Amino acid sequence: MGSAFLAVESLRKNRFNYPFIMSEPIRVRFAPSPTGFFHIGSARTALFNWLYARHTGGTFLLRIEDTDSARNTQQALNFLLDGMRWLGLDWDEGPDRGGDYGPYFQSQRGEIYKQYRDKLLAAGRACEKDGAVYFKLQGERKTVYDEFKKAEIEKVEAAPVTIRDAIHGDVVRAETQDFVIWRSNGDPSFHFVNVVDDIEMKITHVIRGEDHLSNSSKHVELFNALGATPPVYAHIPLILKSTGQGKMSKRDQGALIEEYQRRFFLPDAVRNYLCLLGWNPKTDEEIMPIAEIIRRFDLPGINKSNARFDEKKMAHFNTVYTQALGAEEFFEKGVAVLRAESALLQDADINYVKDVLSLCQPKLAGLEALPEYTRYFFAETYGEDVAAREKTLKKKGLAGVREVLAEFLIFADAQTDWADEPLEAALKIFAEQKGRSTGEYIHAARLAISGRSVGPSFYGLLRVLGKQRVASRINAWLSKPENL
RNA sequence: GCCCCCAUCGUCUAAUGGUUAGGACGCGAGAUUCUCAUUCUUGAAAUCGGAGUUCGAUUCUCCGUGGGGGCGCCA
Repeated sequence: MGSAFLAVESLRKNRFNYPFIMSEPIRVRFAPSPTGFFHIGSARTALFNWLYARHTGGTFLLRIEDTDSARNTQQALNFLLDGMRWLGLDWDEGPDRGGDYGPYFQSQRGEIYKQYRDKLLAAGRACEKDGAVYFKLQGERKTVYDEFKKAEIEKVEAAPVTIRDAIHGDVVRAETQDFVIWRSNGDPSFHFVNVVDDIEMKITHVIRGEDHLSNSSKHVELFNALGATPPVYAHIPLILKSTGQGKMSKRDQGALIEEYQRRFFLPDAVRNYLCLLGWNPKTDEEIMPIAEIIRRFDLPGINKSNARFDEKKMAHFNTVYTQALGAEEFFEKGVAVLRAESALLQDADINYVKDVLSLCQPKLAGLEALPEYTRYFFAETYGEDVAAREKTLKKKGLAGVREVLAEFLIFADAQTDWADEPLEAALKIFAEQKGRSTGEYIHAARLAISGRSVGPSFYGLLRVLGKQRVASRINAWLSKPENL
């Protein structure tokens, strides 16, 4: 029912209707160039393509634009594929999968490009100059001084072309200079292979960053010259730096997907956040399962204006997703994190680890914090936080704390039922008898047994650590030279 | 310099030719709790400016301003 309504709704709201395209099966592609790392902007572009394919039941293909032989590395490709998989962006055609329109590496498609190049050459729409092949614009030519290039160049008064864009509407723009489609080193250029492959791979919608919008007039020129119908474009807004000027670059804090992988962010959280940069589900809810996002996603719903990246909001999403993890799943992920950070002994008792993790999950902002947060559960030497010590000692001084701890030892020793509820009830009574608040015991004991002033529920902490260790840690604390 | 895109709280955004302009992050206050985190309640916070169209404009048009992008034998 909802989807039927949405379909009607999106038709009604779609200002730019291209019915002749709608009858074809939708094919979109993500076409990265593996020259560095997996940038968050690229990931968002991949995500939007993927969402659109999944929403429409179309095909999402991955094409590797590795024409610049000098810059592409296997390692960079691996970053990309890992990142895609991590985000759950599976492709229907592409590397490791094949498909009817391969190969999906541009470095393996040289013959196809040559054919298209020769076609343009033969038609007089391209010509050779200085060893490179240029696409020839049609129109009156004159040599003028260019203020930007600070040189005399030949400009062409070509007729403007229309870039049909599902987000921006029709954008009319004229190219003014011939441009290179084949470099003198023998490699075809980006603009050229991009268009040739989109023709060959029957791409119906090109969803890419708005930084390509101005280039799109070159592409439309090429489509026209090659006798092909240009695809529908969707130039999505750019992701801007969280502070300062300009779009996010790979050197910016938080710009690389690898960073979130390394910091144990939950991919679902990252993906959910990325969906909301330039698109929204038209509800007050922002956090929702990917299936729901797929159902709601559509091109006309994408925003026109650039979005500033907000790491805090993403961290919040990560917290919410971490909290929502089932106990079993949290345990699996938690153990993986602890192992990766060597925070877990090889022979750690599985039930003990389970107890620790389920105790800590409700308080944890994200898996990244887990090793530090649980350190004292897995090691007897865990250090004492300076600020925590000061905070605890400030009120009653060392002597006062020692007195409280001594009382607490008596309390602990007397407990027969070592579980959260009984401990809580008993401590309440004990404190009352002593004329103290439970907080006095809790603060002092927490410092002695964990070295912190913050942590999980105190009674759970006692339970998981066990009576013996609680007592021995407090005794150890009391006999430390600095605590005498 | 030329061309293109864009403009609602600090940020991400919703909505509308007539609304108390809504939500989220962040920030402030309060409550709860053993701490922290949560949770709950709550507060502050926006329609870039100027014309025009209109009974009425944040919404439509134009101009300005501001922001972003492009102008490679990079992609």
